[in-house]
Amino acid sequence: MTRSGSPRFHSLKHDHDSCIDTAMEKAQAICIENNTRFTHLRKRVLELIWSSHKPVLAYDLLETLRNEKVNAQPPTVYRTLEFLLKHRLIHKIQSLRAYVGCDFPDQRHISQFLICNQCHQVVELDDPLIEQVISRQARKAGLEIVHQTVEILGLCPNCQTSWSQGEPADAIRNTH
Amino acid sequence: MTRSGSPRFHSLKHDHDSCIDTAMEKAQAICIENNTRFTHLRKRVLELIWSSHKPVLAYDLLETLRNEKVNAQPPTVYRTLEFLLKHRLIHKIQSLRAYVGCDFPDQRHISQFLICNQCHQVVELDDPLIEQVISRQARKAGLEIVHQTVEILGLCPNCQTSWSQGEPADAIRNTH
DNA sequence: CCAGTAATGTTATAATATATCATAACCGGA
DNA sequence: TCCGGTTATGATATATTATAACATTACTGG
Repeated sequence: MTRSGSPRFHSLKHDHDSCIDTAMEKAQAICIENNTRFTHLRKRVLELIWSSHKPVLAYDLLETLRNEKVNAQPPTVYRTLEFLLKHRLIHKIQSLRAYVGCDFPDQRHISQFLICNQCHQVVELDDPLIEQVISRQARKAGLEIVHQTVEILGLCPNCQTSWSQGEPADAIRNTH
Repeated sequence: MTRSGSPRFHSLKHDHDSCIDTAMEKAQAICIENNTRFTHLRKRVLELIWSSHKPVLAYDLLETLRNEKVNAQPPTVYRTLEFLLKHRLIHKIQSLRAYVGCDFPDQRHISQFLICNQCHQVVELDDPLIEQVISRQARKAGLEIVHQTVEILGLCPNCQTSWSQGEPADAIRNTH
């Protein structure tokens, strides 16, 4: 999944070990560049988010951490998420209150998210056309833009073709 | 603010009594059309949301109701909000966890929201260009769209020109 | 090694939202 | 009008999401 390529929903059983590795290497590099520490905790949380390859809830991260390491508390997770957001290594999906790995943390970009209602897989777009149209219309109303939240909910190709495919929705629910 | 017109941020001290009246009349009509009841509670909550003319938090509504009427509880508010959402009389701003009145409840539409970071005024767009561009790009990835969340955060014209103008942000904060 | 900063630990609590069962209000037909 | 079904609200409890505040530890540069 590259910036210029066509973003796609993953096929089922997509093996994303290489995605994770790539993400970790980029994260490492970004932390060095930003002169900040990629600690064990930060690395582990980012790995967990990438391992899921789906949006992850803060308290699910907390539970996982607790299974590995006693005494993680909510602030442990939220501070780490805050760090990862600040350095653009992850994004927050507002409509799900969940977090996903950023596909291109090394490039400044404005994201849009495609979210499958059923299997909850998320695809990150960096579509200049969407961004430009939104910017233009917002400026018409006089808005000086700070951030765009664009989250498109629907049914992904895998889930359109089957009822059993696309693992069940589990904990995550959404408001539409 | 009409569908075909140019949506605008309101000037300060905009007197929106007529907006509220119009909204209430439309709501009444829609409830009759949908064969459902526009009860005192539902009417009052919708009025409160419109009175603010800014996004309103659920627990602020609860507090207001309690000042008027003992014994309102969270479910009282959330059930009422659910009703108003279902009948498209209000929208939820995901990035603020807050609710705003819908400007054109009598027309099926796909909304985009312009949100001022400082005064928290919200403008609802129904921009076919934004909707179409998003739909096209999402379909390219194979997504069968169910809902679009488009929330553009920035600084509105009033707040760009002054520090004191645009009432302070109060309770509402956002994540960017 | 020391002092300053950054990161994490720890406790408490705030803010947002839902599940469940009980009661009341409304509505249509006998 | 009363009855029974449905819709709406009351009431209690609890789940979920997020932050404040202060203590301790770990790292970093001199």
